Amino acid sequence: MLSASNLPRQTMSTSHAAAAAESTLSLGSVFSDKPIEQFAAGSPLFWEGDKAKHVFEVVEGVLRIFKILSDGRRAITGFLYPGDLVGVSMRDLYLYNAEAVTPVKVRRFASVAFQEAINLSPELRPQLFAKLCDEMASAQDQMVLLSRKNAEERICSFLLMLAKRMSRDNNLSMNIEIPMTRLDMADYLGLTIETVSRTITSLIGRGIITQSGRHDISIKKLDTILRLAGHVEADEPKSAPREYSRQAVWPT
Amino acid sequence: MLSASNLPRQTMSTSHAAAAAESTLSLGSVFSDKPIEQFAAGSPLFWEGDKAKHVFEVVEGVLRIFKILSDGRRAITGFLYPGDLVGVSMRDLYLYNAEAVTPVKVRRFASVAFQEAINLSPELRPQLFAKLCDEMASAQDQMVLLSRKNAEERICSFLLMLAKRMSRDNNLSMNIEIPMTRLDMADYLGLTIETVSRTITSLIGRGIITQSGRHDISIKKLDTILRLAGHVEADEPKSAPREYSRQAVWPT
DNA sequence: CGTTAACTTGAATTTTGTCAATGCCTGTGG
DNA sequence: CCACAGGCATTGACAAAATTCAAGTTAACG
Repeated sequence: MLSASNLPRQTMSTSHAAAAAESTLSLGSVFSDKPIEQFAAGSPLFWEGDKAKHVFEVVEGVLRIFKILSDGRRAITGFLYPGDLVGVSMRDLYLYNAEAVTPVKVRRFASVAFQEAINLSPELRPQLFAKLCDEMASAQDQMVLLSRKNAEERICSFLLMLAKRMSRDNNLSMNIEIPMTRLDMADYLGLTIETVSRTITSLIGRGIITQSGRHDISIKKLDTILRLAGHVEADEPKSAPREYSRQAVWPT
Repeated sequence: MLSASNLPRQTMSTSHAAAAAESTLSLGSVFSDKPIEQFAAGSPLFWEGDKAKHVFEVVEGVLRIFKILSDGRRAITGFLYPGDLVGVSMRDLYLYNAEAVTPVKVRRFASVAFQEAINLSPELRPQLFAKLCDEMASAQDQMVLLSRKNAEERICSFLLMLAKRMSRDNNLSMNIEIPMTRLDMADYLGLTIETVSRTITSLIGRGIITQSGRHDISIKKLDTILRLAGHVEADEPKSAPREYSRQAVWPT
């Protein structure tokens, strides 16, 4: 599993001492002595069902991980950026496909050796654990998106996600580079390319975003995007919430 | 995060020695000296945004974890069964709500102490790690369901999931007890109660399942359910799969 | 045994998907 | 460096699936 990613991506520390060093050991440094491998855009790193022999660290570019239903429908479950790990799990086989979206550079590490390195380092362990938890958190957000948001809300949420990844620190970038195609976006957002296209056109028409080339979008009305993304509530709902049951009783 | 669950649920070992014991130490045994607490159906264990002070182990009953959008829409991201853990994460606050679906018995453990216990035990660590990975795997399956399956496929997949949980070992039970309401199912499957109801009615009408009370369903045509659940492909697709691009080139 | 929440069913509406045609980038090769 | 082809994206008209709104019906619980 693991294809951890998301918010707090630590900067890749350049390899100082050998693996034994215990000081500023970061997850990325486990890979630092491995050679860089390149994958062309569109090429697979591995397929679902392959023996899970390796863990990869993304150094440059973007990956997609996805599953295919028996009739060919594809669901992309995540996009991976530099600093993310691919293929971490305790299973014998990979549970999903991994492909390069753009030209990609990765480092490769044998799964068993990786497990050992993690297990032996009381410094690395919590880092990996935290990554897993972050990944789980964003998987849940994605489930919320897929189960309850409409097309426009999905697109806005997606743009915000990309905007977050664009900039270091925590403030969003207003200029978004979209490395993937409309088909990738559709298969990630549970829509069709046509709906993705129409929705983006509509956002442009209302002056909420502008476009300069298919893969470059600028946010013009951030507040509107934020609202349309339908962020999960902090405290009190705007409209009266649905009622769920009145049986709620305190624990004994 | 963590609300690990799913397939390989280990049997709860009765507490033998104190926490230091290194023999058949299972994750559950960490909690075994804590008192049992009860929650009535519908009552909350905690809310999103609460200080994440505790980790819970489900001993009996079923929980739902969910998020609420600002306008009141609810998305249930998981149901938790005995043996599952709730509230494991590295965050300061809970990221979701947890409520009892049925009357529930749990044990409670302070988050910090739990982290320590895990960190100190080279036996527990991989167990927790494996749970997290399993949870991630089923989160991905749920994303596939929500992004690409139609109502009927979602219901059949859901029934199969329940059937798996019903029986020990790995063979499905043909008699399914559905502890949650149609509304819970709808909010978990990204549908409305009406669609859930109609779909179940349709399955009954075709003799694929039968019903004896709203919360008890029997599978009559397992093969049909399996097919309708649209299980992810093993090898070759039935119909010609969509083409994705022809650029695919092997890595350098 | 009655009340009321939970569920089912039907009809109308909305959203998104499908099919089809056209337009526009982008990257390749001249 | 430019032209051109093919892939990718947009747009439109129509269809299908699911949602919404509105009654009814059933069954769970006190």
